[in-house]
Amino acid sequence: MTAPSFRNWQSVQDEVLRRIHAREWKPGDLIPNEADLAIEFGCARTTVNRALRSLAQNGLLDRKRRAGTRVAAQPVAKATLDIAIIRNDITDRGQKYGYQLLQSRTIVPPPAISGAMKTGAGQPLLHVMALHLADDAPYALENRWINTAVVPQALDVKFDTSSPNEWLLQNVPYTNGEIAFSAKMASRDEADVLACLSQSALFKMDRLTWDNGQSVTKVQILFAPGYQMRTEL
Amino acid sequence: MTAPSFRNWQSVQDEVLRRIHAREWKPGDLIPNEADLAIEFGCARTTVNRALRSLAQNGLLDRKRRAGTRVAAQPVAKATLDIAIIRNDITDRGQKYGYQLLQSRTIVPPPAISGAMKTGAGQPLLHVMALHLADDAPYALENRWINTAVVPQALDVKFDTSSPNEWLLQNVPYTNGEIAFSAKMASRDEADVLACLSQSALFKMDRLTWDNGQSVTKVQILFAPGYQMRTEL
DNA sequence: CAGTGGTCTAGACCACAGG
DNA sequence: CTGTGGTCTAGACCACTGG
Repeated sequence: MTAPSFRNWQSVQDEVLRRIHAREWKPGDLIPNEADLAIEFGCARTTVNRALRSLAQNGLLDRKRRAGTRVAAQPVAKATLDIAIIRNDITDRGQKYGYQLLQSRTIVPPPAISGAMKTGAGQPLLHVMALHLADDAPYALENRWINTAVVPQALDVKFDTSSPNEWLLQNVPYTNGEIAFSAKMASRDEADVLACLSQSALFKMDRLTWDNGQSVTKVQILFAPGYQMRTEL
Repeated sequence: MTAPSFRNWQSVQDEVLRRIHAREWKPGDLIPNEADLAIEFGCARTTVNRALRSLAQNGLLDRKRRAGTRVAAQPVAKATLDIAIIRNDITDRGQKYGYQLLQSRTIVPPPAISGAMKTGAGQPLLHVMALHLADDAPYALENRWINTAVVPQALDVKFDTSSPNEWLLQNVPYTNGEIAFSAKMASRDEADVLACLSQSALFKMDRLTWDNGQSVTKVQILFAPGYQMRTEL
C-alpha cells in the first residue's frame, strides 16, 4: 500500500480528523510536530500549519509553542451564530418583512442603562422602540438606546420606515461588543405588542456595542414565541 | 510624512479596519486587489491575503474570485459561542459542580425523536435524564437520547456519577451537528426538578450530532431561570 | 537553552467567474 | 480570455516557553 499524498491543507485536515476520529490520536495525546507531519504528508510545513491552525480554531486541538500540539482533552464545541439584520433574517426565509415604529424620543435613561453604557447619569440618550413583522405577524420587539454623543447623525434619522437595527449596522461601525442570549417571561405590555399570551416564554438577545471605548448602542430584542436560533456545528 | 510599514498581517488587518471604519472604504466599495495592497503596504501578498481572509471570515469583507474584494454592505455579526462541558461551565465560574442521575433506561422513543434521529420507528434508544447543579442549586436539566446502535459502549456506562454530556463529548466523536437555542415555558415537572416556578421562562438548547450520516445523540438542555449565554463580538 | 509553533517572503501555479 | 483570489512551496527568522 502506497502512502497517499496530501496535496492541500484540507486533505491534511481531513487526515488529521480521521486519526482523531479513529482514536489513533486520543484526547490529550501529543501529536507529531509540524515539520515531521510535513515530511510524512509530503507537503510544505506551511500547509500542515494551515490545517492544524484551522483545527485549533475549531477547538479540536490545543497548540502551544514549545509544548507542541495536543488533541483537545475536553473538546469545546464552537458554534458560530450569524447575527444578520432582522429584515434579512425574514426575507431570507421567503417571508414578507414589515416594520412599525412604536416610539422614538430623547430621554434620560434609567441608571441600569447609563451604567452599562458608561454614559453620564444625567445624559440623555435616544430611545427607540420598534416592532419587526414577518408576514404581518409580530416577529421581534426592538428596544434600543443610542448614544447620541457618539452617533449624533442618529438624531437626523427618522426611524419610521426602517429600523435602527438596520441603520446602525449599515452606517455605524463598532470596534467590539458583547452579546447575550436568555429567556424572559413576557410582561403584559410585551405580550400585547407581540400578540402573544402574557407570561409566554420569549427568546431575548441583548447586545451592547462599543467604539474605541465608548458605548454606541444597547439593544434588547425580544422574539415572538416559537423563535429559534439555529446553527451548524 | 513617511509611509508607515506594515510588517505583519495583524497590522495590515488593523489598517484595513481603520479605513473601513473611517469610511475611506465604504460599505459596498471595491477595494484594491491583494497585489496592489501588498505593494502599498510593503509586504508580501501572502500577508495581505491572510489579513483579508480573516476579515472576510468575520463578515466584514466579501471576497470573490475575479470580482475582487468588497466591504460588506450588510455586515453580519458572527458571534462564536463556546459550548463547553457543563461541569466546566460551572467550575470555571468558581462554583461547585453537582450531578444527579434522574433516570436511565432503554426504550422505544416517541416518533418525533426517532424521526429527527432517523432511527427506525421501533428501534429502542438509551434515554437518560440528569440534573446538573451549581453550588447545590439546580442549574440545568439534561434530557438525552443516545443511539446505541452507533455507540454501543454507552450501554456499559453507568451515568450515576458523571453525565452523558461529559462522557459523550470526551469519548464519542462526531462529524457534524445542529444546534438550536430557544425559550420554553417550564412545565410543572420541569419546574419541580429545577426548583423554579411553573411557567418560568427557561433557556433551552437542542443539539443533535451525527457521525458520518448516522445520528449519535439528541439532547435537550433546559437551564434554570436566569441563565445567560454570553459572548464577545 | 533549544524545540516548538507563528509568521514572513518571493515566486509560482491554479480555479473560478466576469466580460 | 483574463484578472482575481486561493493556495502551495522552500526557506528563513522570530517569539514564546518548557525543561
